[in-house]
Amino acid sequence: MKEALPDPRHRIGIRLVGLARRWRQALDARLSASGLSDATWAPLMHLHELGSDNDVSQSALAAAVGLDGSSLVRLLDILVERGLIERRPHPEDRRVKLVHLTPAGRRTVAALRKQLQAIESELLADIGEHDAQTLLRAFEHIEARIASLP
Amino acid sequence: MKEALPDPRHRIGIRLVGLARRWRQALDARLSASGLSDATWAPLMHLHELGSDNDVSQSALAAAVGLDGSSLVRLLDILVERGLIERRPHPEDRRVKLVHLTPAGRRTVAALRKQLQAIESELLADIGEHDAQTLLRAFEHIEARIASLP
DNA sequence: CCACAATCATTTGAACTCAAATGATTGTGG
DNA sequence: CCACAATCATTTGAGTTCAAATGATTGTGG
Repeated sequence: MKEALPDPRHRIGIRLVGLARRWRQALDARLSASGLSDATWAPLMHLHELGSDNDVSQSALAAAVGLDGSSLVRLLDILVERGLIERRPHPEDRRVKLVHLTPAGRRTVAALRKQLQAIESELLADIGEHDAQTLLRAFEHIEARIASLP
Repeated sequence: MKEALPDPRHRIGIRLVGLARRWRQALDARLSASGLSDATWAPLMHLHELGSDNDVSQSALAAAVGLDGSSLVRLLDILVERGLIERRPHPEDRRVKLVHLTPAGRRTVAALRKQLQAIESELLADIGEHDAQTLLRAFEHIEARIASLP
């Protein structure tokens, strides 16, 4: 029996992408009242997750979000315009600009985190803590593979 | 100790979206030689997964892909232009158009499936079959929650 | 030291996506 | 039967995204 069994792995890809789409739509629909789209608050949340004390270069932030550097530029423009972040020069390398959360930005992040956690708690109600850890570990393994290949 | 422990669930959302982005980029980069973008072959793959024998309405296909119906229209236009699918009238309901794979479309799907499985096997090399089933089950639970709320 | 490659941010153009509006068709309450 | 709501596909406009080209700055081999 060397027939190719329907390995469940071969459905992960197509499900992963579809689920992420619906996830973003569900969150975006509930947070539209904040005036920010999911695209614009994603960098804010990653900025917080990378350590709200340390400033980060735009390229590092783009890598964290999983976005092309050029895509991030316009999103940061919007956040700057709303007074949520600042672009600061790097003290030693004049090519890089450090993304810095303003006080208003920190307040916005805190409010968003609260709303996000409430919504995500609903969406993940069926997922036990043990399975959640399995998911996160699997995500890290896949990300490492993606990063290692190209 | 009623301090909020860092429940791993609160990182699933942000990781899921980022991983899906990188996943699409990785696949798209390797399949760009086919002349199709990830956006255009996604409906093809779902069309196959929904049963390559039965035709499907555009709205059903959009729901399967996780896409807005209006977004699917242009993608199908491209696939029609390349001779991979046809839009056929529904025999009983003149509102709906059934999406039908042409013979060339079936060949393209078969070739794409082969390439996709090779790439995905690499990306999922670290994921055991048991964990893969856990992932798929979790995905289904989350999708059901998303579908039940709005 | 200095031509040249590499990196960072940015701009531009094309592709993708959603939300809202439109037209055609079907289903339904009165 | 018939006005009216619901559904399906489509068009349009705004927002998001990538890939490629550009400019400024830094790192490096000769």
